[in-house]
Amino acid sequence: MPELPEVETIRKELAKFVVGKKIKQVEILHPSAIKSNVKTFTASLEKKHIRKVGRVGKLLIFTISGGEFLLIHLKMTGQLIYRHKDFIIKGGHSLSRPKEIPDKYIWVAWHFTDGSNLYFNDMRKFGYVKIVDAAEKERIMAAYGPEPLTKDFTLKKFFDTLDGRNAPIKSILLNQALIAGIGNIYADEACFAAKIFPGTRASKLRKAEKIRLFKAINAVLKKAIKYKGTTFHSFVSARGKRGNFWDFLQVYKRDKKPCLRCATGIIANKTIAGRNSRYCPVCQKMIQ
DNA sequence: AAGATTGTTGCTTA
DNA sequence: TTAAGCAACAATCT
Repeated sequence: MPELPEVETIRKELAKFVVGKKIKQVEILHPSAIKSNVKTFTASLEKKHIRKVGRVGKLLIFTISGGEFLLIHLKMTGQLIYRHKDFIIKGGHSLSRPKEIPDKYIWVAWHFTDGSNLYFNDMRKFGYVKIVDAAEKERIMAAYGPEPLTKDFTLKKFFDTLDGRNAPIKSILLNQALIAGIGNIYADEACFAAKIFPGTRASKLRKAEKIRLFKAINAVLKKAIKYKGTTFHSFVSARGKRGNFWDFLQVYKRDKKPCLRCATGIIANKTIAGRNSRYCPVCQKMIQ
């Protein structure tokens, strides 16, 4: 669920709070969330400083003094919560009371020398953390396509990516090796904004449609970052706050509701590229 | 109580 | 060789 705008929201907040801080202790509550040797993981981080919080696509990349990098992927339900030193974790769930975050699903905690803490919280343990060296970090980053909203993502590259591809455009938008950071929500939102049926084969798109889609990707992601991402159940920022982009969603989770653009179409939900895909059957015309 | 949920990987097929 | 599609996987909630 955290996609580019959500992960970027977390990255920006964390950069403010943890860059320059020294890690006193790493506490591992569930070793299966660590995709590195646990001893190496701890040794690479303890007594080290955090130099930078970066990101590629949905992957967070912390530069650690000592030359290594901490990678964190939140997958579906992962959260990365920063708390000042006086914050008390109440934990547990309650139906009547909003849940405290972080909660009983903390798998890794980083304790800084100033008493503040960073928690990796993940209900489903799909996410992971790991330590890599510079070469491995480069290898991982190189496997990602261009990053939207940067000068690396050009219209020309986008054209080249789509050129000759037979796959549904949605599957291309979701492919991290082709474009970094787009997931199910923003793939659907971008296709809607561009008036393109998400099942359209990429090679069938006309020039004007490709240009519209390119612009839509950038516009949707930019606006979603501005509103600190979309929360529909578990996403929270590094300070435990919900995202506010929900109010701007045009198709995602609007199944069976009237289209906000044409008011005629009823938002459909079909499996395209193996995922639930929402679209307006009236203004997102299928191209034969 | 079986199915839905998601991003990613790895396998199979064309 | 490469692209496309699909199953598998992590674990929990409904």
